[in-house]
Amino acid sequence: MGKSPTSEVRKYHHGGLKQVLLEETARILREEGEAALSLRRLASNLGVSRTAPYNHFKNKDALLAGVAEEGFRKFERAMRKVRRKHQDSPGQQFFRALVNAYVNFALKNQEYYDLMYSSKSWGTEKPEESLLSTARQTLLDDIARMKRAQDEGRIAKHVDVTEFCRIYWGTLHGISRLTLDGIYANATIRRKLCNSTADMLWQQLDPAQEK
Amino acid sequence: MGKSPTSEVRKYHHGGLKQVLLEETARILREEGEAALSLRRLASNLGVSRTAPYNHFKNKDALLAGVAEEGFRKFERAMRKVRRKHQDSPGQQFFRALVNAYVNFALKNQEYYDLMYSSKSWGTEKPEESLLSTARQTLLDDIARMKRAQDEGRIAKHVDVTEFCRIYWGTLHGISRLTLDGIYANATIRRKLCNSTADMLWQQLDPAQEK
DNA sequence: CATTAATGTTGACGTCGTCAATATTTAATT
DNA sequence: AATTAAATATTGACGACGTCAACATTAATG
Repeated sequence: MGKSPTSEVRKYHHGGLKQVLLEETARILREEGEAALSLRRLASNLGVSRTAPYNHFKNKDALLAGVAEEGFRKFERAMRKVRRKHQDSPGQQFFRALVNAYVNFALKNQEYYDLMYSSKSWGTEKPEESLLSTARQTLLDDIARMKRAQDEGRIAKHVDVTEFCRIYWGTLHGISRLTLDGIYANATIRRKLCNSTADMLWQQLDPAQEK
Repeated sequence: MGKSPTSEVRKYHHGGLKQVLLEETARILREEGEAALSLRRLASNLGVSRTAPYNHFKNKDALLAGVAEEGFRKFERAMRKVRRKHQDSPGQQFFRALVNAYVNFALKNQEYYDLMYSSKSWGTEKPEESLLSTARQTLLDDIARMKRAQDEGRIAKHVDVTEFCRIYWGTLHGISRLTLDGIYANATIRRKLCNSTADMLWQQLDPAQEK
């Protein structure tokens, strides 16, 4: 994959511009905010001319969609990691870890999280293979995993897992967004909130509570 | 309030430009989308010169913040109405009405709801009297109302209402946002989702379930 | 009626996204 | 190795945008 020159002097062709564009875009968004992001400044920061990005992204929206896709990949990776780490923990603890991981991801990757759900990014593309279907797939995967857990008896039989996952996702997304928007700003309050949210959700699933 | 001329011919002074700016802005956002909104087109649509809006709003962000404020007013009005209408309904039914009203407001007033929580709007202003404090006040009012209900025995004693309201708000906001972003698009699914969400939340409060 | 504040207008500037035409470099094919 | 095609980068140009400064007109106030 390393097709870059001896990494001495940059000539006409950059070598790996696409990836660097994605990274620098995320950096600008994180450190300087959305208003500071222009294709011209972006290109200039990378020592490349203003229309160079158009060879890799159709337009600005497509670039942002690219960043959002990276966000989804990072998100999946982070959640997979925490699921694996707590796969043998008891349900309540597992759920607390999950909720905390979700909100923490949003917080620590705000520049990605914002884009992942900015419907702006997914208007232009064709309905398939768009971010919208990526997002929906994330939900479907959650549902499938939870169905498996239910079959294995780790979740109460009577639960409608599809419905539950919709509520679950909505709740985590809402708390994350309100936090990102500065409404749930206090860190200790947030931790407590995550835990009691997790407990409420787990209470819906706990097979021990089966009526 | 009507200080407009005989409503025949518009002369140099418009008469009520500020309000019309807010309304036309909302209309453009609703019918043509965010990308179609520019101060120049806005002014042109109203038959006024491009810098006229600057007499009423410091800049574009301030205009959007103004629209967002109107959104909060509309929201409070809508929720007050549904609370009044169902004030004597049993808890579960009351909560279902509340949740449905919330999500429906977001859906039917997307152009306002988007702005109400776009942290973009509330960056520049001074921390006080900003949209941020408006949003926080909405939560505080909810908490106060719920504390009253708890004192009156309509809500289980052991509930931490502050914590509950944070979860409650987060959940409704999240479901609303995922719906607005096109992920929860189906109408019947959405209604069912609202009801089961309401039931889950009410289950946390129901004094009949007091252990 | 004279003065001042409120409101609206035109001109100008720098920035932006993006297209077209062109140049250079790499890859593919002969 | 030479030729051709594809990928990638550059400059020039255009129209739209947000906003400031200077000026004009109307409404409010004394």
